[in-house]
Amino acid sequence: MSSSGQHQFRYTQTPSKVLHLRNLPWECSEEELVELCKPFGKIVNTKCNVGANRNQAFVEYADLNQAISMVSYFASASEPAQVRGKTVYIQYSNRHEIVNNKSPGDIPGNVLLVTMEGVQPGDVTIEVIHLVFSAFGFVHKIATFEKAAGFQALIQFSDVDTASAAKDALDGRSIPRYLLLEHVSSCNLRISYSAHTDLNIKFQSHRSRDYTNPYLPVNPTAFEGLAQPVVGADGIKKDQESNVLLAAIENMQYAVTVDVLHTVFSAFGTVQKIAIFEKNGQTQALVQYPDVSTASVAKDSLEGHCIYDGGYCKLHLTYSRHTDLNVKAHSDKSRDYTVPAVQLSQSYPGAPTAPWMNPQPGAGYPSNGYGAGATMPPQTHAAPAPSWDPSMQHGRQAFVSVPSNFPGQTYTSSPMPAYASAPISPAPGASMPMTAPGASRVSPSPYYP
DNA sequence: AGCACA
Repeated sequence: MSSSGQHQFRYTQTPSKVLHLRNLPWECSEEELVELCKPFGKIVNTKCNVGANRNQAFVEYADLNQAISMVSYFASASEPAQVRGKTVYIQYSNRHEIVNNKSPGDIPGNVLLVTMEGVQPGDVTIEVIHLVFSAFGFVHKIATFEKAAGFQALIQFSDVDTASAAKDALDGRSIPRYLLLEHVSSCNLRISYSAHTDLNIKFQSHRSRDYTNPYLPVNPTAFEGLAQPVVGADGIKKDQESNVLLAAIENMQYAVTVDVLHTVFSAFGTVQKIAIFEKNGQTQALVQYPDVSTASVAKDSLEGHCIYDGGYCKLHLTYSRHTDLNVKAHSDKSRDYTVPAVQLSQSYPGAPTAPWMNPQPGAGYPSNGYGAGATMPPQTHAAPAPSWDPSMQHGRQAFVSVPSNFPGQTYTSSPMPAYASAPISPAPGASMPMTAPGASRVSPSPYYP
């Protein structure tokens, strides 16, 4: 008497929004299923390839009456329900809703959701991510972000097949050690499919890239403060050396002009270029030497010292990620001492390129069209990114050679010769920069006891 | 041809 099995096969089942379909053709697709069922109502969910033979399916309607109408129709129809000419048997399911076994992440798509386990956001650069996933095909776009799950990235491929290949190969595996920073022991990848098909990347930045659109604007603040520290063999952060120094000037009670800086920094070698700009309300300057070693000596000698006595205009020096400044040859905020003074006027219109188009030595990505922004070596300190930061109007003016400024505008506002001595009267007791440049070049240290 | 997360 315990024929609960027979009970289940009675044809008078309680109606359900969920219909059970059997005798479906092999590998019946969801589309075929929907094609059959949608005339009777709105389908809110399906489950295909059910059962040992994978020839059964469930369809859930939004409304019970819709399910009833389908069952009723085929109960009295002259032709049975068919898919590919095969008769399909339909009845109410004994469940009232379809619970999706398949999580959204299991539905294949061309965009992957990658979770990087065991790392801090920023431990893995977007360049490394790009490198790893490019092994499987052209990576269109990448967006990285932080979620409760950890550091995640969305990787957009051309098609599902490419994305699937990457997922199959990389899911559960770790990014090769040699691509990780020293202090990162491992980075396991957990990969699922994203529901996205086309990422909306607004800017090229440290956290998002659109490799299909090199002309996408660079996020003004994208690279601020999130640059990666370079870690030495001892695991301690170390600056990426450069021939260009970034000087942050604290407690700037007195004007610091290009000429003042030229005097100070010339003590250690030839100063090629100087650019002064404002960053976050602080005056900063980039000072370019011909080589790293000169910059290094200057950095070590000047770090923490003040241009004027009394703690005024204290210098804090770091290496810039720039290697060759693109500055106006002569303005009140910048100077290019490598340009002969007599040719200044000619040099202006001919300086067309934006600074971020400067080739960067050691750039990781060839010909990606992003220039320095995408390829700059990491740096410990937030370095100025003049042309990217709209708040840095001074910096922008100094760095970018804007044709509309010519000719002559800068000259009228800054009539003094390029090599004039510093035009300021130092504070009482000021010790520093008014000495003749030649003198300080010989022996720099006395000024910085 | 007969109910899916075991």
